[in-house]
Amino acid sequence: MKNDRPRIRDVARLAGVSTATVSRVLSNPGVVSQQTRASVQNAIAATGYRLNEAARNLRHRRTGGIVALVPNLANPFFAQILSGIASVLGPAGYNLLIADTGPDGAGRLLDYAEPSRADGLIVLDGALPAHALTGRIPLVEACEWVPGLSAPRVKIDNRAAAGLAVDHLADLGHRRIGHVAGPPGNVLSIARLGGWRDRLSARGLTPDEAAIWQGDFSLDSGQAAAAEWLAQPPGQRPTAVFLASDAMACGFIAEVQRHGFTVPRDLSVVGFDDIELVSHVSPPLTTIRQPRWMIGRVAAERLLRRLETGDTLDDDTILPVELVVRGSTAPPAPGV
Amino acid sequence: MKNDRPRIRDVARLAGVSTATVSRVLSNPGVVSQQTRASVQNAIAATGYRLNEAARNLRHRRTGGIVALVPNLANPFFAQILSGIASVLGPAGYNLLIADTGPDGAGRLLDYAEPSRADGLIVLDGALPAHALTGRIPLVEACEWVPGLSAPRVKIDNRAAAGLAVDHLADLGHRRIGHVAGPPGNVLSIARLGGWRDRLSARGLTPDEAAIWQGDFSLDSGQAAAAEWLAQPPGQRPTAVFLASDAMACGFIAEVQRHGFTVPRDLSVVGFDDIELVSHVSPPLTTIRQPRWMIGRVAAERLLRRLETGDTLDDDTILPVELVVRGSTAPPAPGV
DNA sequence: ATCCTGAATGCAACCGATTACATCACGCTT
DNA sequence: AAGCGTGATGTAATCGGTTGCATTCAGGAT
Repeated sequence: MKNDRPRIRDVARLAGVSTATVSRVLSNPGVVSQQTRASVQNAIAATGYRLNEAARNLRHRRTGGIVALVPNLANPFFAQILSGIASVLGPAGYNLLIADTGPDGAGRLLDYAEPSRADGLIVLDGALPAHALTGRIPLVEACEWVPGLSAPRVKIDNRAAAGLAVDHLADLGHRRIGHVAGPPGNVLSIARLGGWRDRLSARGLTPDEAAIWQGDFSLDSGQAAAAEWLAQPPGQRPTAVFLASDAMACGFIAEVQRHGFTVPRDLSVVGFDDIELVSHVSPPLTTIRQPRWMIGRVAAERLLRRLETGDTLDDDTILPVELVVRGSTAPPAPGV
Repeated sequence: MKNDRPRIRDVARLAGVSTATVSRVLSNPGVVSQQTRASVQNAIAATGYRLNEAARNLRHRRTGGIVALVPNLANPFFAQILSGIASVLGPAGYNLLIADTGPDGAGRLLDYAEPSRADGLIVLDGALPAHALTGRIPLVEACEWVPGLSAPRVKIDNRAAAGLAVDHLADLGHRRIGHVAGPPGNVLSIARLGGWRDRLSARGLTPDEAAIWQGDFSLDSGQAAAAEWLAQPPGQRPTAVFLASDAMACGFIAEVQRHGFTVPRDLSVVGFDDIELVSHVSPPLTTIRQPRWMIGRVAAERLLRRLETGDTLDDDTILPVELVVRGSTAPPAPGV
């Protein structure tokens, strides 16, 4: 039952050749004569032989696997990135291994950065310790990045993207524009907050520190931020809010709607990411679209290139974002 | 540079023992004497030796990997299931490999069901051909299932779950209750549609075939269904709709809202899945909660048990669902 | 003193392929 | 006829551990 899988030996015996020849037919058919090749192929078909990848990989000192380190697999944001990664890796003959860095933390992480586990690493989590990743297997970073880690990065210009959101709101006539930030310390939070500050200043609208609320990218934190917005005196409330994630934007909108406010009449809202649902909620969310699928693809391609050419460049690839204007933004109500 | 990784030989030499002893220290420390063990461990630390999993796996005739076959990785529905799977597999010493069955179809699929690729398979796609999966590596099915494939299944009672939704609406006083189904042929669609029919009949409300709309679980198809609902004469429109997915429910609600209808005043809506966002949209969606994370966990545990004990039982594990009543359902407007 | 037992360790085959190098047959040159 | 290049194939080492079996040695029983 277990031993019934034919091995290369069995094929060789049946075809009357050596295992070396069978191996050649498999991986370098050109060097084998027509006749021999045909009889080997017959033997393969007759035995139902299938190559044992593990053995080949051992000999080749590779694993055929690429690990993606995801901060939180349950977060749908990563689903599309992983999909993009998978779309490149599969056809290239690599397996995609997925590791959730969340619960077990950096402990197991070292195991995944082992050459015997995977040939390369795609890091989607900027909160990992740089020292755990340096000097190990080839890696690229996507979306987020670990400060101080030297690696190619595939990402968007978060600062400029935030600027797009601010510009849009300011162009509509808003002068008090708030911001709900991502988790403190997160590289994305910092960049987006920076973009918000920069762009406001550049347009002569002083960034009001009291109009910054701390979030963590989650729905609940958006809702909590809305509660703080509601608690402010009407005359001082921002007439528009830019949030560092769509999830927070949804939470925010639902909460203010629950309190009788209408978006965008009473408040304009811009999100970030353009996750699938937000074009179908009410009102459809104005947001910054991140090319998530493409980020995954490009990151995977970059890693494969590094594996093949062994290049050691730490280049950044910046992918374009897009402001998607939908129904959650409008000019401020007159007289507010 | 490449060959500088110490091998078990190097450790053995340094510790003055044979490779067999080092191997024993690694995998069966009990049989090695205190002294020897200590000196081997010192040697391991001194050399920075790390075990090569590929070699061990080759010898053990296992791969240490479990493949999850996902119909569409980009669909966030699966993210939480995968997270549950990962939470079991990681601590158990298995790698989680992910394969998207979408684009490349069943072609590559055979490769993943190879013993040299993975030790087991978790199938999340009910649309795969049974013949491609029978007689191959151990597998379990989760959520969906392939008719005719013999394997343990971890799922919910979709029929009864749909009944819960119908009961809730009927209890509120609705008598015309519509249904937006999933993709035709899908096992989940069929079961949920069946549950809708059964329960309506059981309560003496004749299921109206004209109140069934074809969807495909996607937001857009929910929106399309809403358009058909809107096209019906007001007096004949169902006053409540049960949709086979939350995504469709969101699309449906947004579309009717766009046409000036208010949920739940003019129409009650029940979704299916309880994906994260729907508790934060407006109105918060009444839906059937599927324990997605737990489905992933249980499926992974079931597979591991099968791998360890070699059992060959094709048992079904039915996980409980829950009706979550939120703001999208209410009694029908009087006089309608 | 001899035999036996069991614990600790070493030897070497093995997992299943790949591949550098050797070998061999054949045809062509000189 | 000897020499030689070329293409096809075989031999055997190798990737890096694991493990059945043999060996050694110490201590206890007879």
